[in-house]
Amino acid sequence: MASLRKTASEPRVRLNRERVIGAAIALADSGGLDALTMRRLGDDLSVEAMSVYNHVANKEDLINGMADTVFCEIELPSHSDDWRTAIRKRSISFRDVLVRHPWATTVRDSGTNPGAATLRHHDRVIGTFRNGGFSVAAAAHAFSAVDSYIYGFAMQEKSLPFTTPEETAAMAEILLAQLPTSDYPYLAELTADHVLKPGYRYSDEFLVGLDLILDGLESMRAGPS
Amino acid sequence: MASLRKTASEPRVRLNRERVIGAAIALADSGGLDALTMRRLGDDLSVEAMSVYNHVANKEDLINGMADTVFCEIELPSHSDDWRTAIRKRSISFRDVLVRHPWATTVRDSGTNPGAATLRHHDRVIGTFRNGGFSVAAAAHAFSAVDSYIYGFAMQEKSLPFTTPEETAAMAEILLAQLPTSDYPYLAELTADHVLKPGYRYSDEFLVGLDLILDGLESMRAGPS
DNA sequence: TATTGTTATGTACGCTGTAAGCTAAACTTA
DNA sequence: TAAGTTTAGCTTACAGCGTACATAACAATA
Repeated sequence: MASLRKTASEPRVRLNRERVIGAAIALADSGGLDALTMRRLGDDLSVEAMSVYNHVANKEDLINGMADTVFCEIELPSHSDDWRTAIRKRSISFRDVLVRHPWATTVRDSGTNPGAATLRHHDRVIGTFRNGGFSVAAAAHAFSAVDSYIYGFAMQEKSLPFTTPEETAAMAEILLAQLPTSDYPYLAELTADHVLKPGYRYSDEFLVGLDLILDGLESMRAGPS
Repeated sequence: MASLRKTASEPRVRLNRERVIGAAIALADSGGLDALTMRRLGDDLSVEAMSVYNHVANKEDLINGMADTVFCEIELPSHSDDWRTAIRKRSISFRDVLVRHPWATTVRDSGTNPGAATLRHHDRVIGTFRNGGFSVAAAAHAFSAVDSYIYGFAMQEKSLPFTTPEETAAMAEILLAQLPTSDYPYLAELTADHVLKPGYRYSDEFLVGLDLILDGLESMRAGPS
């Protein structure tokens, strides 16, 4: 089979882990994790699939690398903000990153073998709580509650088949028409009186829930652990 | 190739959608979604892989069916309890189900084509909030916040490589030994002073975060929408 | 220029989901 | 019971998957 390079004169641009992971992220961003196959990744890099294995142990290692790289995009909590502002900003940034890279919601590298970026990020978040006056136990509670919420919200958001208010309205109309309204009265009510209101966007729910949790954490911080 | 049945005398036990989905759930429970292949599923049902397609449109349809079946296991909010008790019970039941079927955390059928069980469940949850005095908008907020938290918590929990306090302690010791403590002081502190405390279980965090959210929802219900 | 180690290629294997056509079982009606 | 019709299960086949392994092409050093 002919080489993928057109002529011998243009020199082969060498691969490296960074380029491989970058291309893999781009591929997963545009077509989901299913679109990420070693052969397609090779194509995008103008290289045979097997060449990728010189820079990545296997597909799992590749995906872990992708996750760690994406974690770098999350804004670290600022030292100069108070804990609530800092955590709020980084939570919004976290969700933004998960919206940009929806595949990342289902990938958890932190559990088994977290990368350096993941560790650093976690350390800074916990540190923000501690410096904000949280006890060690309260910081653990806070960390768990906030991150669970963010992950879960991003997952729900990803699974929705619409994004813009127009799409949402169209989908809601269809749903409402199909739905046996008498069987699901509350679902019907919520769809008609809330979702179909002009300008409704599910993504707006994010801040409502986040602020609710932050309020609760402030009480926990002030009160007994 | 010989028939999978031993003799012609024992009549063929007929397949149906329910049996197919049941076997698929058992397979995914024990080995994760990766273990669920059509051939293995056929083996478990003493049938060729292709026979399954007489009861299921394709693998996606199968997985949606599995998700809807699993949703039935979640305890519906009781009509006799006050909203908070009812939602708290069903949230705990929801998480229990996700622990029993970890693969279900990453499967979202509700978004694109929810099954009947899923719809009924959602309707009852929203109805519980409405009857508890929540406005339509507040019920939407509450539903989103609670379910995001449950999904996210279950996902984090699933990705942890340990379950029992003993395993946790062992993992934490290893982590702490490997970790450059000076680079991650807060992570080290949390591990040493919290995770390594006897009897620590990450799963205990679930109720802390859940009650924090329910407290916040109670304020929202009482206050302005 | 010769040597040595690294990186890309090519081929191959055992998996996967599932389309197509066939056979045999089960139900329907006479 | 017999004949006709519908359905469920079997078999074969195919394209695409991750990746092991051997080889060829390159880059860096002596």
